[in-house]
Amino acid sequence: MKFSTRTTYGLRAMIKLAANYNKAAVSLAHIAKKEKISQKYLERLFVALKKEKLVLSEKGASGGYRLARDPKNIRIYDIVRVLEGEINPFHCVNDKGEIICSQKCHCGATAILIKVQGAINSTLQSMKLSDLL
Amino acid sequence: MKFSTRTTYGLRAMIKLAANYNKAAVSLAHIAKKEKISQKYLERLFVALKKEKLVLSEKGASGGYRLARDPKNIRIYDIVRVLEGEINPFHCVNDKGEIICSQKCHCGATAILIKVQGAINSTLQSMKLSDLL
DNA sequence: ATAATTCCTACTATTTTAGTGGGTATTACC
DNA sequence: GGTAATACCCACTAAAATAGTAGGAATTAT
Repeated sequence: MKFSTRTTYGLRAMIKLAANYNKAAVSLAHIAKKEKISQKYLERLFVALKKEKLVLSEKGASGGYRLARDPKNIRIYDIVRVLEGEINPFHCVNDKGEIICSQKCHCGATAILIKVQGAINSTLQSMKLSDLL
Repeated sequence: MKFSTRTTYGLRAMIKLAANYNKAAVSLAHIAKKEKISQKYLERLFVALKKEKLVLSEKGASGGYRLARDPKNIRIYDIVRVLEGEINPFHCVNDKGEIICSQKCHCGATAILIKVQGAINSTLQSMKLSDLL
């Protein structure tokens, strides 16, 4: 049970952008070097982050990325959701907490699953990017 | 971010055993059929569960498995821990909540990771197998 | 003796995750 | 206008984890 490195990489990169909020855009080359992450891999993460409107991009020399809004208004949940995909840690419950058990069952296990899922979600939702600076 | 099917299968099987606590041992063939899980796959899960002393086995005809102790005293955490391995959902924190970041950093991200990990663990630890009957 | 069981070892297939390569389009700056 | 730095795009490969299969041996109630 692990979050992918995508998520950790993405969080680290977003923290960098948050530190530069209202300042210059930050290039991926810079982040990749500082954080020792493959730049190519980062590029793909940022395509996703941009698509979900968490970041803005500026092309060309001295371009880069910046946060799309105040880090106070970006939940950790928002970032994880983009990079990790749906937060449905068990196969018989979807990300909305609905039971999708292939056996159509409501066995005792689903009670656990829903509770764990809720704990993860509410933790991620309670934290803002600005909390990490 | 998913728990493996091992864990869901194992929980479902353990619920079956709990329902038969103080009654006859339950065979894997029975569970496999009822729960539509590969028996061979279940066998391997139970090797692990037995090794960690969560279940007892009885060989031979009319044998099977039974819980090693009262379901009140088996935490969901204990089961998940065996089947899922260490609960360290991020690469830079181990299952004891210690930072093992390859960059030796204590970046803002670790605050999130530890909090999420704690939320998962305390949820799993708060629930007993007996709660699911 | 037989059939039902746990127990053991090894192998294969599938899926997910991580990472690489080779470019094009855009833009600040000299 | 040339150059270097950047985002952006597509396709491929590598590695790891997960899931599932195969063929048995040892044990035991009946």
